[in-house]
Formats: sequence, structure tokens, C-alpha cells
Amino acid sequence: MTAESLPVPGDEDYLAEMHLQIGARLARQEHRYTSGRRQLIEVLALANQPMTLPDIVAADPDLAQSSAYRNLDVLVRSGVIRRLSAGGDHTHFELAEPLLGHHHHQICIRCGSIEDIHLGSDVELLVDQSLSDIASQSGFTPIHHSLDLHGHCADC
Amino acid sequence: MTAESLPVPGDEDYLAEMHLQIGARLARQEHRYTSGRRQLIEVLALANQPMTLPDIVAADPDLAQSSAYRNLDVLVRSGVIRRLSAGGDHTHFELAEPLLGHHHHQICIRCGSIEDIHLGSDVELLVDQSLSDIASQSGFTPIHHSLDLHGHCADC
DNA sequence: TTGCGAATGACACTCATTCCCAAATATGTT
DNA sequence: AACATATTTGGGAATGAGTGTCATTCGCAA
Repeated sequence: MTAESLPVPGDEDYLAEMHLQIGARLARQEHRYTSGRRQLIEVLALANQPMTLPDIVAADPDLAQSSAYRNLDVLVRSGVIRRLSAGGDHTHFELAEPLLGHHHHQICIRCGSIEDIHLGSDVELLVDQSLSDIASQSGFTPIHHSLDLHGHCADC
Repeated sequence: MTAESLPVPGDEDYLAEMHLQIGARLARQEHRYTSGRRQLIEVLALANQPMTLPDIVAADPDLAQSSAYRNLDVLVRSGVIRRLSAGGDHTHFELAEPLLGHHHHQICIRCGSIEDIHLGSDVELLVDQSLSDIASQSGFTPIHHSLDLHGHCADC
């Protein structure tokens, strides 16, 4: 990998690098980075939006539903994947922030689709500070925040 | 009601006033403000945090589960109640923002409890503007946003 | 008070997700 | 290379939150 190449999702080097990171992380927790798990990661890395289980299985029909659910759970607990509850019938999954960077979501109330959005760092900083202040007042220990914009997407 | 009295949740005048508003709103949609619906509203108004269906039925055992779910749904569709997907086993419900004011949520990852939090209006304004800008770039029509702070509550 | 559409509640049902377990596969050891 | 051991797999059964059904009851308007 060239020293200065930007890691672009979908790029082969990026995927290879990511697989290494994830494999190492799983190994640390006595989990194996099996082909099924690798396939899950690739599907999520290639789509660049959160996916439901039906989405995932449709994208790679080799994946068995029960194994996919089980592995998604393993990967979530290992901090590799993030689980989103957007309110539709199905839970959405996406790569975790260490892999994808901090971002938020734009959710279409009508069709349920979710898009990633990025706030300016000034806004992000202010929000973070503000939340920390509020949390400390009630003895709450903040871990992360999520900001969802609900509305209608261009297609709906 | 005294002209300058602050509407405090739990206050009797506040409840009476709220019931009037809600009754009117339901009537406009050809729905009746029955005692079951009124009981739901009172339970939610008295607790000052979002509740799950088991919470609600525990707080008022006269409520039948199927009717409670059905009425919660009617009230959500009438804009009186808001449905929250926090990720636990059960959906949470709370009075809608026109009644409760704009606010956000502090969610304990361990016990699943949810508390309301309020951001400063400066932060709120900046976030709102920022989200509008982002939405317009993709032809998205924003309706509302929600900001969740995830972490561990003081008890956990 | 009567008539009629809306609401009720007990229970059946759906379906997303989890559980189960025998077979398959990976890893470490002689 | 074959073995021992632990993890993973996948098909189908089980779970359970939430929704649908329907005969009965209620609320409202004339």
C-alpha cells in the first residue's frame, strides 16, 4: 500500500487492510475470522449505507440467515460492526465508527432507507461538549452519541 | 387556569388543559378520546420519562395489552405520542414534542432506561441549520431530528 | 332511546430474531 | 499427516413483541 494513498471504501487495498485489522481484533477475543464473517464485512463495506439482514442476504445469497445473524452479533460485540435501531421492521447494520469514521444518519420515514451524513467538526465539537456537560450533571457516563435526521428522501 | 402559571407536568391544571388539546386533536381526525386513551396519556404524563408497554401496563393494570398497543398507535398517528426505537426489547413511548417541548434522550446501554435531556438553544440552532444544509444537498426533506446520548447511567 | 360507527379485549397469529444441535471446519500437538 | 479439541455452521424449531380478528360494548348525535 502506498504510504499516502487515501483509504477509499471499496478499494482493494482498503479491504485487505481492513480484513487484517478485523482479524487481529477477533483473534484477541478468541474468535476466528471465518469466510462467512469476511463475507459479511465485504458486503457491508461495498454497500455504503446501513443494511438490514434481508439486504445482506440478498447481496450475498451464500450467507445462511441463522449464521449471518449470529456472526453479525459476534462482530457487533467485538466492536467491528454497529447495530442501528431505526424503527422499521428490521435492524440495520453498518461498519463501526473506527472503520467508517464518526458520522450520523438521514432516515426516510416512508421507505426506511438510511444514508450516512457528516456534520462539520465545529458543530460536532459543540454538540459533544454540550452533551458531556449535561451528562455530568446526572452522573451519566457518555460513551457515544447518535444524531438522526428523519424526513422524506428524494425518491419518496 | 391562571394566566401566568407555568405548565408543570403532573399539575392538575396542566393535565386538564392537555386533555382538552388532545381531545380536540383526536376529534379533528374522527377519533374519540375514550377513557383508555386518557389513561394512557395520564400514565405517560405522570412518568417523566419514556415508557415501554410493560411499564405502562404495570403503571395502570386496568389497561388491556391489545387495546393499549392499538391506542398508542392511534395516538402516535395523531401526533400526540412519539414512538422511540432505542434498541431494547420494547419500543418506548412518550408524549409528543408539541406537548413536552423539543428535547433529546440519554440512554443507558446497560439497563435500557431513557431520560430526557435539553440542549442549549444555541447548540440546537446550529445543529438544525447544519442538518438543513446537508439535507438540501441530497434533496431530502427534513421533518425532525433526534439526538441520543448512549452510555451508563449513575445506577449502572 | 335509538341507531350506528368507533372502540374494546381476549385470543390467535405473524414474523424478526434467537436457540438448538448434529455435522463440518479450524487450530494446535505429537 | 493424522489426532484431539474447540469453534463455527446451517437448517429448522422456538421465542416473543407487536398486530389482526371479531363479537361485544360504548359514545355520540339526532
